[in-house]
Amino acid sequence: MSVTKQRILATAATLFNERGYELVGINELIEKSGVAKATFYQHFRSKEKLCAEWLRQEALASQASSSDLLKLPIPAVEKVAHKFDGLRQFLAESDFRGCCFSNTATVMIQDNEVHQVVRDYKSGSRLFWHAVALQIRPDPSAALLLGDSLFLLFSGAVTEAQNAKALWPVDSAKAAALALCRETVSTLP
Amino acid sequence: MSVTKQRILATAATLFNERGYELVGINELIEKSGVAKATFYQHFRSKEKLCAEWLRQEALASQASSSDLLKLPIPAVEKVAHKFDGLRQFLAESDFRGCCFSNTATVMIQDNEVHQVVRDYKSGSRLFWHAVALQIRPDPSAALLLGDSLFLLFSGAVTEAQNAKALWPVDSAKAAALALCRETVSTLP
Amino acid sequence: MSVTKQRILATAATLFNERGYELVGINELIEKSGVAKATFYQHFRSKEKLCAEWLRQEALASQASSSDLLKLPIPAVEKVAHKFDGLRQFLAESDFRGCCFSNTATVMIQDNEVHQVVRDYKSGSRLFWHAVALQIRPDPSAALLLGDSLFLLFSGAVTEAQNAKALWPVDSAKAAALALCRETVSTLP
Amino acid sequence: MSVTKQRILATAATLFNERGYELVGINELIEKSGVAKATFYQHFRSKEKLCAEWLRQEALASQASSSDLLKLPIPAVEKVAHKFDGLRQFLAESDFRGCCFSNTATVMIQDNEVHQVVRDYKSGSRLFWHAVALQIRPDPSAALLLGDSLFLLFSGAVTEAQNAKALWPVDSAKAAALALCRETVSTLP
DNA sequence: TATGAATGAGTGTTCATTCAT
DNA sequence: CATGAATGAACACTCATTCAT
Repeated sequence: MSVTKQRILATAATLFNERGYELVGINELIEKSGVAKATFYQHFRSKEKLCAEWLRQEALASQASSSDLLKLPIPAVEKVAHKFDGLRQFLAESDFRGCCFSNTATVMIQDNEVHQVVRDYKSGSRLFWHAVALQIRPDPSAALLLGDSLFLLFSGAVTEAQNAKALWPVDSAKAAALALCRETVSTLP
Repeated sequence: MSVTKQRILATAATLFNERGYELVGINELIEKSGVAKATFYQHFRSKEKLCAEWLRQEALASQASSSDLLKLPIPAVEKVAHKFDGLRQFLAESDFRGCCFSNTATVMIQDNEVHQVVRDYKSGSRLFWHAVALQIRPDPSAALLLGDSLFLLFSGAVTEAQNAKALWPVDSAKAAALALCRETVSTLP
Repeated sequence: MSVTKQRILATAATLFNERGYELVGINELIEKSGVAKATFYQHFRSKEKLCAEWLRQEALASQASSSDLLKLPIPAVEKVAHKFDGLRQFLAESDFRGCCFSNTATVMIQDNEVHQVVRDYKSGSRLFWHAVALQIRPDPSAALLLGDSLFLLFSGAVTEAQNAKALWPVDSAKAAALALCRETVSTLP
Repeated sequence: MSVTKQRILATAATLFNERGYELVGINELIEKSGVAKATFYQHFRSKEKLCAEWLRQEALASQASSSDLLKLPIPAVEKVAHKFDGLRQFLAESDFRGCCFSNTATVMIQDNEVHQVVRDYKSGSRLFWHAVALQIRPDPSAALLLGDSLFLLFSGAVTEAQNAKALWPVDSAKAAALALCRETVSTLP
């Protein structure tokens, strides 16, 4: 990937993360990237394609860190805690705008490429939680439910922390997550 | 509120719910409302004000139904189940676009009026879950945590059902919610 | 029709006739019309619609003059001559660019509204020549052929006068047209 | 001429004939030719120069076939008929867009090189019809007029067949042409 | 209260061409 | 002879808002 394309992509990542896809115009994007408009379109066929590429990059980074965490030689429950702690720290430090995947999908019409990227990312994310859950619950069906639960708690925490501009959603989600991990398999009555 | 204003508001509600705030233009809105552009601006000082008013209406409706549910003479756990069942049915029937409050806040710059409306709605929503939780856990601090957990699971279910265009998030969230309700108060070690 | 719309249409007529549809941009059009871009689009939904409306106006003017000529109490052959004389004078005076209908249809993709306008105009034009021919040849089938011949000679004259930037095509076409009019019905051997 | 240049020219011929000069962009042209943009500009100084070269090729091909026809040992009137029959067949078989020379001149500003190419082609074409006419009418001035008439009828047929998307213009033009050929020299009173 | 007309600033995208290598 | 990268200017069009009546 050419250095120019990388620069555009980096600018896009910054701006999109700061304000969201639809509140960032091509004009600002190229200006901040320091390239001509036509140069931009030589590297990205459309704003939408750029968006997809940006989200693919975000997905890669996220998945890499999840994958690393998964392999760590620590108790699985600590991995769960670590995820929420990471989120907490991220929220405290940056002017977080919520989940870029969910947010972007929301402002995209119909079934374009971006939706697929988002779905792929979310599938991968869910898989991660399933994998963690399997290290906690050997029983596959119990692990499936636990994984989904953690995934959804995490998602909810992200959304509502953003809405409330507060950290309690992360703390509560973490507590609930740990509770679900500790829980005896009483879900099967 | 004048009948004209109500008609505009109704049109806005339909369109915003169908496609989201930023994908609905003023032109389409006034055309579908059957009013002149200037008439629109006589009733709403800006698109943003209209948006706020729309969300306030949505909040009122949502809170009313939550309030009704809360007073129902049924076991509290059933109220929890009922909430998720309602969501499930809604998703199955309509072309749902996710939580209109979260979605709209996402595409709004900084701290405008809409963000406050969203925060108010979310606070109210959280309160509802706390109230339900109190009917399950007499202990206030346990109820607080349970309420948050249910709130976040619900939020996550909405978001991820929308992303996945599937119903499993609702089902898993419901299962997790019920599990948390049934759980012995082992969260306090 | 509002005065503004008329002004835009007049500007468009001038520019389109001077340089052709595709060599005139919206920006120049609105600037020369003295209106804002959005004002233009309030009156014409697209450049293409404006084009169609322009051609419809041209068609109306042309058909009116043809209709007048047809009713004139002079020998039909003189009407034929008059048509070619009028073309000659027009070419000599203005910086003619050929037939605006044919030219515009050429640069339009597929079957859009403009093509229909052009076809309608051309049908009307052909009808005029048929009517003239009927005043020369009472026999309907002979009149049909004569009318078509005159129509095609006129069309060819317009095209080739434009290409050659000369008047001989008009003169030759007129001579040929008159010859065909004078001809005994020897076409049926 | 290098093979690369020939390939570009061939691609251009195809695309220009299919959609017209102004609806074919350089980007598509070089992509379909399989050459780099800079390579294109090494062979053709501008899109306009390419256009001129394309039309020169078209002119050569057309003139060659006309020249062949002229030498054929058949009655001259049959040559006239043959020309119109050829046009008819071509129209019926291909998605004809009208005369590429006239069409292209129409979308070109002022007096550039292309206009000269078109004028040259049209002069040659007219000469052909004069030559045919001379084989029909020994009298030079009568032949001149007949040739022009046939030329203009042919031109009109091409234009109007394109506009009407029908074949009647060709049939009528042929009939008129043959009538003019058969006509006694009554045009000289 | 209601309106039709007008607007400046923006949207994303494509154009033919040139540069450095 | 060939190329990938870059460009300024233009493209058609839409935005939310305001003005005069």
